[in-house]
Amino acid sequence: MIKHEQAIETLRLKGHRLTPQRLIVLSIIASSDGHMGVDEVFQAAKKAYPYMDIATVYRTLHLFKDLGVVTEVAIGDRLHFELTDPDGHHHHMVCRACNGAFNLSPHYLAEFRDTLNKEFGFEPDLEHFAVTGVCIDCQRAEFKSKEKQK
Amino acid sequence: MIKHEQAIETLRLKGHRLTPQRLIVLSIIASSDGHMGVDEVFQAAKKAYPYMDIATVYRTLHLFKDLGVVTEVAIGDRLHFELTDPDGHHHHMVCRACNGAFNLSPHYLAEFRDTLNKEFGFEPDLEHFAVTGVCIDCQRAEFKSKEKQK
DNA sequence: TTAGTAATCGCAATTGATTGCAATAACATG
DNA sequence: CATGTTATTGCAATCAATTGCGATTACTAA
Repeated sequence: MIKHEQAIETLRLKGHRLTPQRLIVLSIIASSDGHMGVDEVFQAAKKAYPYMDIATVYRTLHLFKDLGVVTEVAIGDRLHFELTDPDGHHHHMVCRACNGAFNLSPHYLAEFRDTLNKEFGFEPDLEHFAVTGVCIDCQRAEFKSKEKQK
Repeated sequence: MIKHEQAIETLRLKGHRLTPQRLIVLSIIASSDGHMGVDEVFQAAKKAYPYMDIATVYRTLHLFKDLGVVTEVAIGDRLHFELTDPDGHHHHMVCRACNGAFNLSPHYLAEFRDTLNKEFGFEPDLEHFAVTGVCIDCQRAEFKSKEKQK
């Protein structure tokens, strides 16, 4: 609830209008504890407000993202959003096989950022980093199914 | 030229057909030394073969990618392709401000991969890794323009 | 060389995401 | 509370990318 109020205050302070559409999208995202696909948000929002348009959902999510209220995560080739983690950002490992998402502490990337900074003067965007791959469970499953073929 | 022949041989060995469309796309990618946007490839291909369809270009590039002949690089929100680097893969740093792409040796990511492997058993897809950010020149330009505002 | 067949192509439709624009509504101001 | 300004919305069009499908064509095997 606290986060919810904070987000609304952030909107007001930056001079953005408090429209019903924005409040609805915010409460939907806030009431989910994981990340939500854009269409999930859209479907839920339409229930609360039938005129809701998908373009508004995208625009609202992008606004929230710019304000730091939500975090964008690319899962596969789809965009997902979640409330920004107040205890510092976390990153994601997303499994290509089962589509599961696992949190990754920022500390695992700190070294990488330092190196790019020092070696190349390059400042990477690692705030909302997601790396795809295959998780340990799916690796095992894959291994087993390959064994069976032989 | 050698790479060109190798790629054709790879196609044949895996049972794929040698169509004029594929040969054209291959020679276009091979004749460029950087990465090319899909539309760049398409425009060039249409000159050589006016019936060329954009869907065929995408399908061909994806086939080449699966065969390891080309490497896909996401530059901003667009897909780019380049001949796979025979001396081992390299990665990319792409500047959000000037859209410039800089090569990144795989060794900078090796440690990161090892850590994910050991800590989580997660096998990340880092073959064609691209990190966006801001390059040193654009950081300086940005800094100057902010100074001017005050 | 000629047929048979399965891969591939071109086209059109579709998908996820974005954008232009006229209508609307949130907010500031009097 | 009424009014004007301007951000925001809804709708439709658009864009990059993908996909379904019937027509075509590269290759195989006689």
